Amino acid sequence: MISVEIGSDEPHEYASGISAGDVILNVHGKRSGAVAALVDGVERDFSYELDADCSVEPILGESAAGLYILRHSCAHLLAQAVTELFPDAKPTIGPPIDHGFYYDFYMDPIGDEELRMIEKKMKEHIRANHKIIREEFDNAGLREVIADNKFKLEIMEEKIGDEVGSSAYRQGDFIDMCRGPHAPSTSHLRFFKLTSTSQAYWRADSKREPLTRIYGMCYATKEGLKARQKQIQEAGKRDHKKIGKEMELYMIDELIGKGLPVWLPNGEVLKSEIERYAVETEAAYGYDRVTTPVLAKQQLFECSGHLPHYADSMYPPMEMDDGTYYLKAMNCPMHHLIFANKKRSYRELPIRIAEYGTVYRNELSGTLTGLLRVRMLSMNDAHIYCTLDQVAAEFADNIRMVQDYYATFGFSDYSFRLSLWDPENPEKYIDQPENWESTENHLRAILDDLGVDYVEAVGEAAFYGPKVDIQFHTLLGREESMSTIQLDFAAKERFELSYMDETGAENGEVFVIHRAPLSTHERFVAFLTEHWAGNFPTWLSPIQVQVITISEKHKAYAAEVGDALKAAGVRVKVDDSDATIGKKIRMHRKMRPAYMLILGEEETANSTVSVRARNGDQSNGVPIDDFVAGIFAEITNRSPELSLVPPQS
RNA sequence: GCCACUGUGGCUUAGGGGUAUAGCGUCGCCUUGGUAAGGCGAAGGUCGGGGGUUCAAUUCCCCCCAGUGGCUCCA
Repeated sequence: MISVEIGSDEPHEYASGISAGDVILNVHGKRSGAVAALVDGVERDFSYELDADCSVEPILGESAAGLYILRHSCAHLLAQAVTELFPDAKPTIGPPIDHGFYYDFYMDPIGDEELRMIEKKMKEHIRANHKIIREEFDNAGLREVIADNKFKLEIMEEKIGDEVGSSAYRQGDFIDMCRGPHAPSTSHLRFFKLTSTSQAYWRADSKREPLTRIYGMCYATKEGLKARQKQIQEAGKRDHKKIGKEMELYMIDELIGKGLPVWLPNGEVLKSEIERYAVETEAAYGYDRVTTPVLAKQQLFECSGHLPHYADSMYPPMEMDDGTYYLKAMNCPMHHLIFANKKRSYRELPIRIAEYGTVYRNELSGTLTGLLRVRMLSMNDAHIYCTLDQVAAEFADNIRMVQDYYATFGFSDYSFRLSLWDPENPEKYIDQPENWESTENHLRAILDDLGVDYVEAVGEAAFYGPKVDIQFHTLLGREESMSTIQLDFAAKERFELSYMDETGAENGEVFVIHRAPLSTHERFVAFLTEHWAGNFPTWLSPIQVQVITISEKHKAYAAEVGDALKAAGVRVKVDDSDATIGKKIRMHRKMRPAYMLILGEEETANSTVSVRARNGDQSNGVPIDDFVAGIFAEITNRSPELSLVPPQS
């Protein structure tokens, strides 16, 4: 007999050899929703045999661990269906991911029709309710099981001698090498849907075999699956591409080229308001503004190191009568030259050079999307030249700046990432291992001192140094870098940067910080649009006030109100057409003005306005002077909320 | 760049081998209207581009271009 602790109850006595699943069924009953067991803190299948005293907990399908297992099992189910329908297909890897799973197959690409066929086949296997059975193999035995799949063999060879490589799971006629654990049977996988296919490469290496990746989502309950589908649908409504078109923020014309957005008047308002805010902030932090050309000679980018390390991301060269030119993909080399333009004293440091420059990057055409990934980037860029001792204070200022910016824009869901080089891939970076190590440690210490939560990411550094990135999630859950603060230990040598130090000696220890706290205008506006669903704070709204007349009789008063607002610097439009008021409201909602002012008999007679806030809340009989003063304050304070109309309910 | 899907007036869209729907918007007339659809009428499309098959192509095939979702990459 063994003693099994389960939950807070008294330990239960069982015959040795009982399965973990039987214990859970015994205690929690059939409908517990458990998909696996936690035995002494280790995830196990239901079939796992208990042969000593231990503790057992159920892993519920709806828990994070349970969903992970269900999604993993669902990936196996997918592979079962695919190999049955396409006998030549070779499964490679199939992990669970957020909301679902994918599986990569070595097979011909498939389309929607095949996807539906596979889904149907999976449902058949769910109805058949195959047991998912764990089998143990030694390495030779396992090699036999996967003999006709070189991908699986490759994975296994890496794990020889490793115990985790020696199990496989069988369901019906299908068997797949896997560590597990898995759900006990296929009927647990009812709430799934195949969503899309894509091409991936074996080992994420484009020189190796192309694979067909099939994505699916999977949940423990119907409600979970439905909620996710609804979430995707809701996300679609906030999509900056959709809202950007509706609000006429930007356009992309194929005659100009993809990835090259044109800022329309309404988008330009957003862009210039953001820029004005940044100019104010940076002035307070001691930045000097400059403007540099959009192209420069090849030699400059060779000097900076961009050409060997960054050539793929730059537009191809232009041959001129006096040499070869490149469009700039970054501003830093030119800023370095500004620093080096005259002798610098330690008294001047830190020197902070800022520019709203436009840089051009040759992103792969297939990656371009809306404003999120473009080839023309309007950068809120700056470079700080300082001593090593000053680096910490400059980083701290920039992190604070980012936090202040985000608070004003209403962002709260972001995270810090310390991006490190990858010693296994040194050719991507400047080859100075000892500098990498010391600067990375320096940044780590700075972040720790600031008490900022962060994750570390190997292989995400710039080629010239480690960086702190601030990460966001897009509507569909993809992580993107927003802001970046980078430490550069290489520029000083490449550009012979130096200053006169306190001793009167020429000192070459100049550290450069590259920073873009507001990302690029393109990406920032995309996030801003999705975050607010186009309902921007008043100070950002392209149209802050829409004036609407009730009839032609109020035209003159409407013009007067419009003029008063314009005089206060408010972006206002007047609609005195002869459409009905309901129709005008409906039409103008599309442009999402912060406020609509309705003007009729009453207002004209009393010099008041009826204020309709964007959310429909209403305040009537407001004296025009009060409204102008109120909105002026709301705009100049960059208030994140519309505050001029008290909530109705 | 690679894979899949998509591409019909300014926008949203129906249709599908015999040159094409509807709504919104636009314009005109009527209406002078108090908070998400007042009425009538009109204009507007070589169905993304090019080639092919066919008596006939917007529809089928091929090649481009662009968009969407992924891969890769990245602000």
